Amino acid sequence: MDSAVFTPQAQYTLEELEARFPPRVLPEGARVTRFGPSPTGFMHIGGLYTSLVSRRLAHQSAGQFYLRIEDTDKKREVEGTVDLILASLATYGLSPDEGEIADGQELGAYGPYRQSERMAIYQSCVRWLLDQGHAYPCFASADELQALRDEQAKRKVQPGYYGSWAIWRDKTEADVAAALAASLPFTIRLRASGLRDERITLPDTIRGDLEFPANQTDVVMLKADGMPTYHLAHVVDDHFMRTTDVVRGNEWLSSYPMHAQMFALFGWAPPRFAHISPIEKQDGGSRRKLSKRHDPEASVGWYMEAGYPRDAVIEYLLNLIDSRFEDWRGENPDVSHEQFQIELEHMSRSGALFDLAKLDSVSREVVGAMSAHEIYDAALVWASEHDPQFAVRFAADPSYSQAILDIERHGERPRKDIVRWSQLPADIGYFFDDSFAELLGEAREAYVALSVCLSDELLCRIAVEYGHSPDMNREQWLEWLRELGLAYGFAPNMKAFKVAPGEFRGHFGDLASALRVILAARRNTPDLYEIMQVLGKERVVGRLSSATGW
RNA sequence: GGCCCCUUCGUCCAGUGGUUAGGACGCGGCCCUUUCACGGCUGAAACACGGGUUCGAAUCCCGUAGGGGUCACCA
Repeated sequence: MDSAVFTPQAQYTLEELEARFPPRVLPEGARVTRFGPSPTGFMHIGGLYTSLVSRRLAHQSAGQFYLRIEDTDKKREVEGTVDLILASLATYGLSPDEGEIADGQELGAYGPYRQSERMAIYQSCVRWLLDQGHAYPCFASADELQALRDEQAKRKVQPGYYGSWAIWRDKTEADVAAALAASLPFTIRLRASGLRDERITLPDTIRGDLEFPANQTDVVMLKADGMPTYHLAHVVDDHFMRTTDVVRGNEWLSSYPMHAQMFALFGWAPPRFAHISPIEKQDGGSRRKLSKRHDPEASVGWYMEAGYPRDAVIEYLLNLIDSRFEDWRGENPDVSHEQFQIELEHMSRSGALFDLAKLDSVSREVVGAMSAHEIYDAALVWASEHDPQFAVRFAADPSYSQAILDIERHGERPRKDIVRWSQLPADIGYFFDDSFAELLGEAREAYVALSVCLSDELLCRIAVEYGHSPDMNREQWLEWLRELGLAYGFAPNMKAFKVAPGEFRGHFGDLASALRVILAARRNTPDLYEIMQVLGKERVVGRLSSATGW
């Protein structure tokens, strides 16, 4: 029977495809890797993780990293996902070199890069398999297949479409012709070449040699709608797109023998495979994959909303990918993480548990190494997207905002209190007059609750004297405030206070606390001197004056 | 259930026959200090279990247990 009946969209011979997609011309050792997401409306953090590994592998070997949209399941497709994926990759600096780079725009000579646009290629390959006798049509209905599985369960044998259970594997041409004449829908299945009890050894870049039973399942390659399954598409695409290293989740480990068999049947050299363990999450006594349904942090969007700096997420992931990264970072504090070379051999075979505290810690370090200017830019991008009101305040006076961010940031030991941009509106809100006004009630409450308050007279003197010389340096400022405090019964330091607590109203810390509450509406702030410098004379004097009478 | 993968402090990892089993995050304590941080010092904390092999095992072998994955016309 003419195989064209089953592959109406086939139009090439294998030789033609080989000629159209020739081996890439790349330096020795260059790796070609890819990310192949399904557009189901979601970008999983695991996708970012896999992309990071793949892209690094390609780039550190002068190779190529491409994006292939695996949209062969039209039922599950969600519109707009490709944009989401592209945006997510771009946000974290993982944009592909090749493939779809913007809606409808492609880069590269190995496309199309959407599987749904590659029907002619898949069907051509399947037609070849059909002609070689490595594939056959199967007209079994869903009900028949279910009945098969029920029977297998009853007899307690291995479920699946294989061996004598593969009812269409050895049908006569007459049976096939009859089914065709009756217009029954069909799929095209692989004629599995694995022998009973045959075992094969397959290499994995992370895990070494792995032993499996040879594949005996006559897996579906072409669905009834003519679309390829993942299995066929993977083999065909990774061959003709000339992928050298497939990096994918370890859920594919069990179908690896099937894929290896398909490469062999086509006569193609398989790429190297690296099966990585997914990021997991503690769930009661056990662990499980981060799930899209239950775990908000499974979504890349969550990190974008929280405003984790791009490099924080990447460095955290790098920690999971290659255990030497942390040491490397310690030895090279000022070098971009791009310089770090990952090695798959160092990847953990077991799944890593997602650790938010660790991410936060990495993020603190990353932000700690950023300049006020860099933070300003990144935080403003975040704010424009996620907190427009704050963005307006923040952008109103860029040099003021940057001065705020620069507090305790210059010098050898910068503050490390910023973890994500989303904390900024609350953390530095008091610097902005409109949001400070909203905090006034809280400030007064906190002030009254203080163990020691300041007399209006003292408050006035502080305001007046500071108004006269706001440009004191830190030492002068400290000395001035200490003396002034002493005149009003505040011990100049803790030591003096502890020696004779009865002789003082409070200590210098109490005085500073009161000023903090008045100026910042909170007790925990960065260095008070710097805050006053940044706020400026007007604000300081104004806020102090309006606190008289509290 | 069959098959496959995995198993060192709470977490992420070092460790590839001989180590007081190391680091980081987190947690506790102390110090520094105008609060909060930062920083420094310090403490508690692990080789899943059972058999072997060996003078010697976290490291090699075999079991057991536990966890995960997979057995779709989803990827």
